[in-house]
Amino acid sequence: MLSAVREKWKTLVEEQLALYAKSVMGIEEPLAPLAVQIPPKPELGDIAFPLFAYAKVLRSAPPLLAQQLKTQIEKLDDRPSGDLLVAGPYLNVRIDIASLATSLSEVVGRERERYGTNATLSDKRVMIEFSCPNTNKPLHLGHMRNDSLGESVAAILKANGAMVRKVNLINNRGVHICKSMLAYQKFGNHETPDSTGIKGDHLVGNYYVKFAAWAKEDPTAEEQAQEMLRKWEAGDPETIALWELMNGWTLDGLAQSYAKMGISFDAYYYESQTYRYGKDEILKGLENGVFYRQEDGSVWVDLESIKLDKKVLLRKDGTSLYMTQDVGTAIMRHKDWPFDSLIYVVASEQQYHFKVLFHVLGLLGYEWAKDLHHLSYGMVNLPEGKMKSREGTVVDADELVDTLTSLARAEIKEKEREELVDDVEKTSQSIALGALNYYLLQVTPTKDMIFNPKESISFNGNTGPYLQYMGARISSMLRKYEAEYAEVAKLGFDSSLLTLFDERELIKQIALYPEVVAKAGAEYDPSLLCTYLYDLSKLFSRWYHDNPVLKAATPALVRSRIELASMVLQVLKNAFSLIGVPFLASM
RNA sequence: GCGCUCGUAGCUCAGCUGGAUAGAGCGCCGGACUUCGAAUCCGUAGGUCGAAGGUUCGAAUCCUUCCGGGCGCACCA
Repeated sequence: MLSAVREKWKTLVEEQLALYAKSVMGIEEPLAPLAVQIPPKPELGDIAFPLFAYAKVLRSAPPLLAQQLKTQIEKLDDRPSGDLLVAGPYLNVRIDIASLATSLSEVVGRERERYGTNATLSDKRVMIEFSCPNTNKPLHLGHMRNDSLGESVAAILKANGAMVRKVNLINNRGVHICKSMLAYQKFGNHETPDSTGIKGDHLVGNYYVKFAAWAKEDPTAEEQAQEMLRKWEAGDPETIALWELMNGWTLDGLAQSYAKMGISFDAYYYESQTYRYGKDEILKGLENGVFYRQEDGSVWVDLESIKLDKKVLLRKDGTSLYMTQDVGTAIMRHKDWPFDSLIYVVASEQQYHFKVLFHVLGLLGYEWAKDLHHLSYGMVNLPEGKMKSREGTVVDADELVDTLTSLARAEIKEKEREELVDDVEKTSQSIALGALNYYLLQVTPTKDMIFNPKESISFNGNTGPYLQYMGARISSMLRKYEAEYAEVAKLGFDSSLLTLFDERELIKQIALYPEVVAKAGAEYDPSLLCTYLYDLSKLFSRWYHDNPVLKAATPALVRSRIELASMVLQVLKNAFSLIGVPFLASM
C-alpha cells in the first residue's frame, strides 16, 4: 500500500530529475538511481529523496536542486496528490493521507484476514525442518526458540504465498538413548508415567540424569551403554522392547508439550528409520570420484575447494555418521515431496555441518543443493551465562509455560476479570504463549540472546501481552459500538476527518504492513514483525488514550475513528498469527 | 592456532543494508483513572555506537588492524 505511493513518487522525481539534467545541463546519460528514505521525523514529511548524489553531475548544491525540482514538479497538472517540501538537501513528500486512508479502508475491508499477504512465493514448495528433539529428555528453552522460529517462519512463508511443509526429525536412537534405558533397567523398578504421575518425557529424562550420576561412580557405565547400542542395532528383542516402551513415553510427553505450545508438523521422520540412509549415495560418489577411500577403508571428501579440511563420510566398518544420514534424509525428502527449497532451523553451532552437507549434496550432482538453507539461530543464554544441564540451570519448557500460565491466571484474578473472560484457563494459556513466543522472536534470529526469567514473566512494556491487550481493548470497544451505535454505523467512512498527527502515523503504519510481511519472508526474520507490531500498538495506545472514539464530537468522526481502530485490529490479528501470539477478544 | 559470529544507555534489544539531532522496553525519579479496559499513557535523567586507522560530501552501518565475548574445527548427534 505505502510502497505503491512511494514508487509513484519515486518514478516522478526520477523523471523530473532526468528532464532537468537534459534541459538544463544537456546530460542524456541515465543518472544514478534515486534513493528513497523515510524522514527521521514525521514533521519532515513521509517520503524522503536525498539529492547528494546529483550535486556533482548537475553542478548544483543539493538544497538548490531540491528547490528547483519542487518548483518543476508543482507545475505539472497530473501529479499525484500530496505536498512537496524542501528540507535542506532532501526533497520530501507529505503524502495525501486522506486518499491513502480511503483506499486502505477498501483494501483492508475487502481482504480482511488476507490483508498483508502476497503471492511472491506462489506455487513454491518450501519444506521447513525444525524442533528435532532427542527422545531422552523433555524440551527446554533452546528447543523453544527453535520451535517458535520454525512455526513463525512457516506461517510467514505461507503469507508470502508458499506451500509449506513442516517436518520434524525425531532423534530416537544412539548411545544417549541407551543411557536412559540402561539407568531405567538398573533403577527403574518398573515404574511408568501412569504409576508415578510423571509426564513421560520427564520420567525418561530423570533416568538420563540418573545415568550421569551413576557413570561417575561406575567407570563401566559408558561401556555398558555402548554395548546396549550394539544390541539395539543387532535387533535384540528385549532391548528393542524397552526402547519402544520408553520412546513411546517420551513421544507422548513431547506431543503434549507441542499441543500446549501450538506447534504442529505435517510429517515426522525418525532417525531410527533414516540412520542407515545415505550410505549408497556416498558409495555412488565414491564411484564418480568425488570422494575417496583411505587405506583403512573409510570414505572421505576433500573440502579444499570451499576452504575446509577433509571430512569422513563413512566409517571403515561401513557404518553411517551424522553427515551420511543427513545426506540420505535430504535426498529422501526431496523424493517424498519435491521442494523448491528446504530450510533447516538449527542452532548456529552447526553452521559447519550444514556448509559441508550442502556442498556434499552438490558434489553428488543434486542441483537442488543450492536450494537448501540453514536458518541458523543464536544460543539462548541466561543472565548468569550458559545453561548447563550438569548444574541444573536448564530451563524446562513445560515448567516455564506452566509458570507463565499461572502468573497470567493470577493477573486475571487480581484485576477481577474472571467473569469477563470467556475461559480463564484457556485465556491464561494464551497469554503465556503470547508472552513466550514474542519474547523469543523479538530478537534477530541469528543473534545470541539472553533469557531473563524475571523479564520474561513480565506482561508490561514491550511484550506479547501488551500487544494482546491492544487487541482486547479494540475488540471491547467494537462490541460496544455494534451494540449501541447502529445509527452511526450507517454512515460512510470519511477519511478527511482523520487529521490528527497520530492518525496520520497510524494510517501510514497500517499501510506499511504488507511490506513487513514481505521482508520478514525474504529474510526469514520474524523479529521484523515484532518490531512492527510494537510500533503499531504503541501508536494506537497513545492515540486511544488521548482521543475519544465512541464519544468523539460528531457521529461522522465516531464512524471514521472506528474505521481506523478496526483496521488496526485487523492488522493485529493478521500479524499475531504469524508470530504465535494468540489473539484474545478479551483478557 | 584456523574459521564463523557478535560488541549500541545500568540491563535486554531496535537502528529501514551509507544519510538529517543514534531510538525503544525494563530499571530509577516524577506525573495522569467521576470519561471508550491503568496489563495503559505522559515526562526527567542516562551514549567518546569496544579501540584506532582508512574509504566517502556523509560511517553505528563498508575495509584494515587490535581488544574482548560466543560457537565451531569428532570415524558424537
